[in-house]
Amino acid sequence: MGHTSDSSSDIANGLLIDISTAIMRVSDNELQCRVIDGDKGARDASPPPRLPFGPFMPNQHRTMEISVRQWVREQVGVDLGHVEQLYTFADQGRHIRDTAKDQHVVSVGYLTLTNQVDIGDARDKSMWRNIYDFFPWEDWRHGTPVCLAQPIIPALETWLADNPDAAERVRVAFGMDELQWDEEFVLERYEILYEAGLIDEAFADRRIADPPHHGVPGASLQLDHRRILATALGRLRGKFKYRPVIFDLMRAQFTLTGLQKTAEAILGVCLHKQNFRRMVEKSNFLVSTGKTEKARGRPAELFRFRHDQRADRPLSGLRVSSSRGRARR
Amino acid sequence: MGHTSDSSSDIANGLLIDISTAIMRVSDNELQCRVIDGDKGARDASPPPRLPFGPFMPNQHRTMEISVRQWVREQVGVDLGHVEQLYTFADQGRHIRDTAKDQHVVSVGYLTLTNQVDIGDARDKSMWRNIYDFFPWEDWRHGTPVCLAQPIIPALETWLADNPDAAERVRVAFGMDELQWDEEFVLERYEILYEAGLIDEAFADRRIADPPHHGVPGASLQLDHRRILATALGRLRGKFKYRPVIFDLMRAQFTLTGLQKTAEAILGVCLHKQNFRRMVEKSNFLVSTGKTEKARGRPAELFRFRHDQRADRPLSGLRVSSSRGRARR
DNA sequence: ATAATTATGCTCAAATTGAGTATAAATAGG
DNA sequence: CCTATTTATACTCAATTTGAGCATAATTAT
Repeated sequence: MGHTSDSSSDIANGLLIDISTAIMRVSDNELQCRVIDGDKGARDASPPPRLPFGPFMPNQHRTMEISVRQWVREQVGVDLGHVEQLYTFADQGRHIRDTAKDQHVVSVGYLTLTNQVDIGDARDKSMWRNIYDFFPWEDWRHGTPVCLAQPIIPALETWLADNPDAAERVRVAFGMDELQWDEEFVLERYEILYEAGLIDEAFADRRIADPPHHGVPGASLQLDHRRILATALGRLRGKFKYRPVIFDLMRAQFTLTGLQKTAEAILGVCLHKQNFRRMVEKSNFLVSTGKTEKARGRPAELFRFRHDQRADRPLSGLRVSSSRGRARR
Repeated sequence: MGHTSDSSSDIANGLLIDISTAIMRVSDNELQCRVIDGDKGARDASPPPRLPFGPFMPNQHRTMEISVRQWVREQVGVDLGHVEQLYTFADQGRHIRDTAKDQHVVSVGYLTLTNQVDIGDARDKSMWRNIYDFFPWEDWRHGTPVCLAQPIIPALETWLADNPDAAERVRVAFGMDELQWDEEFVLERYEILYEAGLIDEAFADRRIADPPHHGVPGASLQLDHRRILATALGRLRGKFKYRPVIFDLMRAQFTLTGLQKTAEAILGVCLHKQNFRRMVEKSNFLVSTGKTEKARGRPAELFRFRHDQRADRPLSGLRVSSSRGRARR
C-alpha cells in the first residue's frame, strides 16, 4: 500500500500526509513496540523493520484520532487505549524515499497504547520488539547501560572535539559531570547520536559519508521511524508522571508489583517497592478486587483501575521515586 | 483496508498545509497574543481577528521550525525565542473556509514566545490582545472569575441535563465538587464550552443551530484559532513547570517580582512571593547583575538568566507554589 | 519443618512546602 | 527632616512529602 508508486499525479503542490504510529504494549514486563518487517522479497539482506504507517484520508473520518484508531484496528489488528499525537515531521533529509520531488511527504507521528497481548502466538515474536532493542542506552534497570561507557561516551567526546558548540547540549542530554541523567531526554539523546554519526540512519540519510563502524548497539528502523519512536518514548515517560496513562497498558486486573514492573519498563529505571505502593495507594487510583494472584511467594492482591474519576489526585499520574541503579532484594 | 477502498480521489489530491502560530509575549504584566484584524473592507461588522498563519512551503526550509521562525520574522516582524509545535489539526467541521472541498486543509499549530515589546506604539494595541480576553474563565489572579458562577456553571448544568455522559469530564475540567481546578486543562474546558454551544465558534461552525445568547464573555477568533490558542495556553502552563521557557518571555534583565508577575500571568494564579523567590533562588537559574531597579519602594535587584546550563536543576522549570485566590499584601 | 520468596506494613530522618512574621531600603508628602 | 507608605528581602516554623530501610506475613520449594 502507500502512495509511493506512480504518482504521475495531477497536483502541482499538494502534499502527501501519512500517519506513522508507535503502538506500545507491555508484555512480560517489557515495553514493546509493534513493528512491520522489511520487505522479504529482497535479494539483499532485508531492510530494517518499520512502524505501521498509512496514508491520511481526511475525508473519511471526522478527526485524525478516529482515523488512527480505525486504521490500526483494521490494518494491524490492535484495539487501542490511549492515542496521542506526537509531532508532525516534515524535515528534509530525514525522509528520503522514492516519491517525486515535489510530492513532499509530511508524516504525523502518533503514540498509542494497548493492553492487548497475544500470548503464545508464534508470529508475536517478530511483530513486537522490546523498545530497548532500539535504544539500549535508555535502559538503566540493570545499572548504567554498558554501551554508554563503551562506545557511546568516548565516541561523543571525539565528536565534540570537532563540534565544541554542542558540548553543553551533550552534557545536559547525557547527564555528564555533576548533571543528572533525565530519562525524558530520549529524543535529545537520539538526535545527538544521529548528528554525531553514531546512528545507522544518519548514513542512510547521507548525513555522514562513511558507514558507521562505531559499534553503538541498537536496532534501526526505516526512514525516520526510530526518531518517531524516540519521541514516543520520551513523551510516554513524561506523560506517565502527570497523567494516568499507565493503566492503558495494564490488563483489567493486576498486582502492585505488576504495575511497578510496567512503570519501570516505561522509565527504564528501578523503583523503590515500598514507596511505590505508598504512592499508588495514596493516589487513590486503585480499587481492590478482593482476589489474589498466586505465584511464588506470598500471594499478591489484585487491583483494578478506578474508572470513576473520584481519585484524590485527579488525573495526576504517578509521581514516582526512583531508586537509581541496581534493584535491591 | 478501510480507507484505501474508494480513495482514488483522496490520493490524487494533495493536501494544503498551513501553519498557524500563537505568538505570545508579556507586556505590562499581561500575557498577550499577536492577532491580525479581520478584513476591514467588509460592509458588515468586521469578522473576528485571527492568528497569523501562512502556507507551509516544504521545499524552502530544512525544518518546519526554521520555516516558522523565518515566516514570523518576515511577515509579522517578530523575532522568536522558544518555538514549539503544538498539534496538527485536521478535524472536519472545525475548519470551514472557501477552499474546494477536496482540497482539505490541515493546519499545524505552533506556540512561540518572544521577549520583544514595542512600547508606546499606537498600533500595538490592536495587534496584541491579552490572552484572557479570549478565555476570561482562565484568569484566577483576582479570585474566582465572575463569569464562572454566572453564566458558565449554570449553563453547563443545564447542558448536562441533556448530556449526562459528559458529567465526569465536566467535573474534572472545571474542578467541581471536591475536585481542584487544574490550570492546565485549558483545552478541555474550551472544548466542553464549545460542545455545550457556549462559544460563538460553535455557531459559526454550525455545530449549534441558534446563535448563542448565553452571555459567556470572551472574544472569538476566526476558524479554529481560538482552539489553537487554548492548546497553546494549556501547553505553556504545563511546560512552564518543567522547562525554563519563561525566560524567553523576559527581557535580558528583570527583577524577581517581574519574573513572578510573568509566572502569574501564564498560570492565571497568584503566587506566594517569599516562596517564589526561595524556589527561584534554589533553582540556580539566575545570576545577579549587581544592578538594581528603582521604582516605588525599596529598589529590586536585577537578575539575568544563567545561560550556561550550570543550573542545579537542569532545565527543570519552575515548580511553583500557588496561593489560590486573592493576593495578600 | 525449614529455607526461600514475595507481599505488605511500619518507622524515621531529611528535604520540601505552605504560610506566615520581621526587617530593610527606598519614595512621597507634610 | 520626619513619618507614613511601599516594595524587597530575610528568616522561621509546622506540616507534609520523600528516600531509605527494617520488620512481619503468607505463600511455595525441598
